[in-house]
Parts: sequence; structure tokens; C-alpha cells
Amino acid sequence: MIRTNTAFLDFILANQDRYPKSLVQELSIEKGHKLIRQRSLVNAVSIINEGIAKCYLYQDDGTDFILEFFGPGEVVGEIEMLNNEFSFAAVEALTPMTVLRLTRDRFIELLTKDPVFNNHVLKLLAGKVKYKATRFSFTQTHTLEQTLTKMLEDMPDLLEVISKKDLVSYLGITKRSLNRTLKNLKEQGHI
Amino acid sequence: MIRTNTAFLDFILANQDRYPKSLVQELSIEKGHKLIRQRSLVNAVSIINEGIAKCYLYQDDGTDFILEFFGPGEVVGEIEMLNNEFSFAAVEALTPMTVLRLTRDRFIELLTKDPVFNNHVLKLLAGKVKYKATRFSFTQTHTLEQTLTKMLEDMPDLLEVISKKDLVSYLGITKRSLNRTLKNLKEQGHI
DNA sequence: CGCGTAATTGAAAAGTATCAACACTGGTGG
DNA sequence: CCACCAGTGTTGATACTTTTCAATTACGCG
Repeated sequence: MIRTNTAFLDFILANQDRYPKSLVQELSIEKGHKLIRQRSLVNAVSIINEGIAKCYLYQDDGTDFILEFFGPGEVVGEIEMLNNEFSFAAVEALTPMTVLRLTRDRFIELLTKDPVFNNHVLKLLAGKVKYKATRFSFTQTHTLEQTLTKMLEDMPDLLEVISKKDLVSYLGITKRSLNRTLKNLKEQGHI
Repeated sequence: MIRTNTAFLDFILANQDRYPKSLVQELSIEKGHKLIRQRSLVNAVSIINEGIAKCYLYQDDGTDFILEFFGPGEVVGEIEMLNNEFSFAAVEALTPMTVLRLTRDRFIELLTKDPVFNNHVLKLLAGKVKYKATRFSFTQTHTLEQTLTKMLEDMPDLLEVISKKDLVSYLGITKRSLNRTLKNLKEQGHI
């Protein structure tokens, strides 16, 4: 459930000649800092090197909805760059992070001139579509108990890594429901 | 809610010299026919010219979940082609359709050699990500009544175009809930 | 120890699902 | 031409799940 893309990150890191530090700037990001603000102009693409971020939407009523958790190799800002639109989601560091940052012009240039880079971005987008589709479908057609059980199977240390507050936003439910369901799972010995 | 991409379709149709009939085959599809089967090999990409299709996942328990309705200009099969995986969803014609079909090799070739085509595909994927994200977020954080109200605002002829059965699958709810909520909206005069 | 904040829990209300019965429609074959 | 059938749509009664909201407990820290 924390998405990564080591193939892409390894590729960038292994080809310092093609992607030198002068063009792919390495940045440190503090926990809590926003890599992208919602409904703002995005002028750089960031590839996550270390750390975890949450990508989320906030609604008019003040509730957040977390779309994905991003880990190493995942890319943020590319959707806005391609669509040439304001950001539709926000991205915020959940841990201290380091990212590799490309300016708009550099990103576009690599997309057009570097076929391998281009192909990585295509695959990356296809992966995001597929991830969202399958997750959406699953949560929509399963009960909260089933969804949580599966998440805990896939990632046993889930509750240590992700705060309950974020988990609630990720599932689109209330704290109350999460607590009740977790308690049920514990009583059933599934956890 | 029925997604289209006229920019892409117009581009293909307006450049018959670059995309001749010999390479971009035009096909007629009957209502009910599956353009893509779930968990099968996909060996062609189809661009919808006319008609509407549903893109859906079927779960183990027999229920369908509709991800998107595709109209003119939308593309199916490109995710599987890029990821080099079996299809994760099925696509089925809801009306008689015509599509423009590219073989796998032809699609890859255009992606690598035709920058304009490549850019259209990038934008298309970015659009799919954004659409799924915003829809997912909305339905997850709003009640059925709110979701239906918004859908009917965006598309007043919704109920004439999409069968209730499909609407139910799209929303991940039961027939009963849809009927009750529609009745409420009518009584409130919102419809 | 006591205070403020965050996390948990209980009870009532709202929202949905389940189940079962029944109506409508468009074929199909006797 | 009618009987039948399968698929789709409608509705009522009831049970279940989740939210809401307020009350309570737990925790960190001066």
C-alpha cells in the first residue's frame, strides 16, 4: 500500500552521466513539509529517493482523502506537468525525505529526448491507473473488515508506520469505525 | 462521467497520412461484445470512434464494479500494453461502436517514433489518473444522495443513457439503494 | 501533580444492504 | 398467437454497518 518504483529510481541513480546532479537536484525535505499544494502551480517534478509521503485531496468540508502513500522511486508532479493544470492533490512528507527534483523544462526535455526516461514515465502512469482502479474497486465492494484484514496481511507493520489519523483518511471512514473494526479483528485473533 | 478525448480522436482522424487505414484498422463492434476480457492477453490498442463502452472489474463474488464509461477518443488496452501484463479489467460495448485499432507493434512504434502521438498518450494516462482520483475521493467522502445529485447535475440524461444495472455497478451499491435514493431526490424536487 | 491535547468508547441516528415478492419487457418456440 | 423465460426494474420490511456526537479515558509534559 506504500507504493514504490525501484526500477525507476535505480535507473536514475545508476546513470549519473545522463542525469547529473546539476540537472537532477537532490533536496532534503522535512517531515510535514508539502511537496505540492492543492490547486497551485507545479513547476517541478520530484522523484522520491528516501522517505514516505502522502498524496491527498482535501474537500470543501475539511476532510482529507488520501489517494496514495508514496515511497522511493515514486514520482510526484508529473500529472500536473503533463496536463498543464493546477495541482488537483497535495503531497506532504510523512517522514524526513530526500527527493531528486527536475525543473519543468528539464522534465519536458527528458520526456522528448530520452526514450528510456519517457518509457519509465509511461509505465509509471500506467501503474498509477491500475493501482487506483484495483484499490477503488476493492474498497467499494468489500466491507471495512475485509479491507483492513487484507491491508494488515499485505503489511503487518501498518499501524506502526501509518498513523490512525492518516489511515482513516486513506479509507475514507471515521476514527470510530476504524477503532471498532480493529477491536473486532483483535478479538477474533486476526491481528 | 462518460469520458471522451476529442483532441486525440480529431488528431488521429485529421492526419490520415500519418495514420492510414492500413495501419489503423477501423472496426465495428456489436453491443455487448467485449473489447477486452479480464485476465487475458491484450494484443491491440483501440481508440473509440463512436459509441460507449464500460470498463469494469469482476470480483470473485460475481459482482461487477465499473471503473469508467468510455466514449469517443478514449483509448483501451494501452495500460496492459505498457505494463506488459494481462488485462486487469474488462471492456464491453454498451452501444454499437466503431473503433480504430492498432496492433501491439504499431502502437509501440508510434510511441517511440511519433512525439505527438506519444504526448497524447501521456496526457491521456495523466487524465485517467486524475479522473479516478477525484471520483474515488468524492464517492468515498460523500453519501449516495450527494453523489447522485452531482452526477445528475453533470449529466441530466444519465438515466436514459446508462441502465440502472450499470449505474449500480458504477456506484458499487445495490439496486435497492439506488431506487430509494432516486425516489427521495424526486420527492425533494431535485430531479 | 495537574493541565491540555489526543485517543477511545457508548448510544442514538443515519445510511445501506439483504431478502423476498412482484411488474415489465423483449425474445423464442410450440 | 400465446405461453414461457430470462433479464431488468420496483418496492416493502428488516437487519446490519457506519456516522455523529458527546462523554470518558489515556498520554505527554511543564
